[in-house]
Amino acid sequence: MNDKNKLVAKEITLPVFNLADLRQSLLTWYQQQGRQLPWRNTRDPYLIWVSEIMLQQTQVKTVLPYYQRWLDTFPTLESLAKAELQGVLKAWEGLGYYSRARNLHKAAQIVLNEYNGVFPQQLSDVLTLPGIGRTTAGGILSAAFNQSVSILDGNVKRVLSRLMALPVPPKKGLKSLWQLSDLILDPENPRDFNQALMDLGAEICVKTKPRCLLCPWTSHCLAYQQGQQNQLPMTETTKPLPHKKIGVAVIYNDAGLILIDRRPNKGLLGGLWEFPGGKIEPDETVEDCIKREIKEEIDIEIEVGENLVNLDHAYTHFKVTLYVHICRYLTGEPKPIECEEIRWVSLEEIDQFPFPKANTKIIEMLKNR
DNA sequence: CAGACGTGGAC
DNA sequence: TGTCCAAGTCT
Repeated sequence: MNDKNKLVAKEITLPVFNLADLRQSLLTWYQQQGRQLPWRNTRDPYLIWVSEIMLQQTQVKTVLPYYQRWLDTFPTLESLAKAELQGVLKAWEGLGYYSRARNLHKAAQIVLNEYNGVFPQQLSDVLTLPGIGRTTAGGILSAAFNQSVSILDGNVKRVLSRLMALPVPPKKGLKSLWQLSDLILDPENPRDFNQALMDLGAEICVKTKPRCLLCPWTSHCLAYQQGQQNQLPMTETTKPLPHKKIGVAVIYNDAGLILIDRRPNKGLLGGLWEFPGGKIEPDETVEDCIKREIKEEIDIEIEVGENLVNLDHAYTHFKVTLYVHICRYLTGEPKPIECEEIRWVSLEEIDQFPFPKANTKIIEMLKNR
């Protein structure tokens, strides 16, 4: 094969570091400046596991109240494994990335049934559990059992990108970053070292205005030595987000109950409840859209009434505007054609059901009406 | 293997 | 209002 015309990925050579000093300076800093976090007061793999899953793509500050409530509701792996999925989703409501809750629930059942309720200590076993990838596995095994397994989360990517002055965006340099994380991990203190690395990223080596004067690694950091700490890591390329217009129906029947439906367990907001609706087609009015969608999804006839509110909401990969209308049920037997389940509920009991954030805003408006 | 997958904080 | 991105994983 003639690779003359191919773009060959540039091999990135790791710099040479004084590992003993690198490790010691970070561990000393961590002893003095490390964060006090609830999941650091335990070595119970379940308690650490829950924290690792909640912390995926989610800031510590956001996680803290959810973590406490979760452990009140599901204090043990067994209590989680035996819970209903709807209750699990309710405890996760508002945290986002709901596959994390579904996978955590499923994985707890696997540990209970296939590992006799004892969290596995083999990396290869841990990696088979749904929702646990390389970073989460390393986080759990190092924190719970002090195993020497490296991690590469958002903090570590940023710290190491600067440490080695990575000349490409982190997504393009994953191989090098993992190699470096492996290289510098202190085999004598993997638990503290991994935690320290994340704290350094969260408190010192932050995205904007890194606090280099407080950093224990200035003498090792290539970005700092080159004055590039504000330019690194290189930013990822982004695409413009599509914007969808959605017609949403709050359908009342003559008894004053509201129709809600449960989304399929896979995909966006899987397993959560919602007010039915759908995408407004080009040249279609909101009213026509809502009537059409409700007929297609639930097979009932409704009268589309007043506009309750229009809501803008941003997801990771698209934006939506929800055009919410109060509707009146007319005829037909509701059928769950494009959803899992349909219920007529009162405003008093609606809080028992897990809803996505965009829908809880609607619920608050209905209560205040 | 890029794209799917939530929400909120920071600027 | 917009952009970036946070203790990533799955397909």
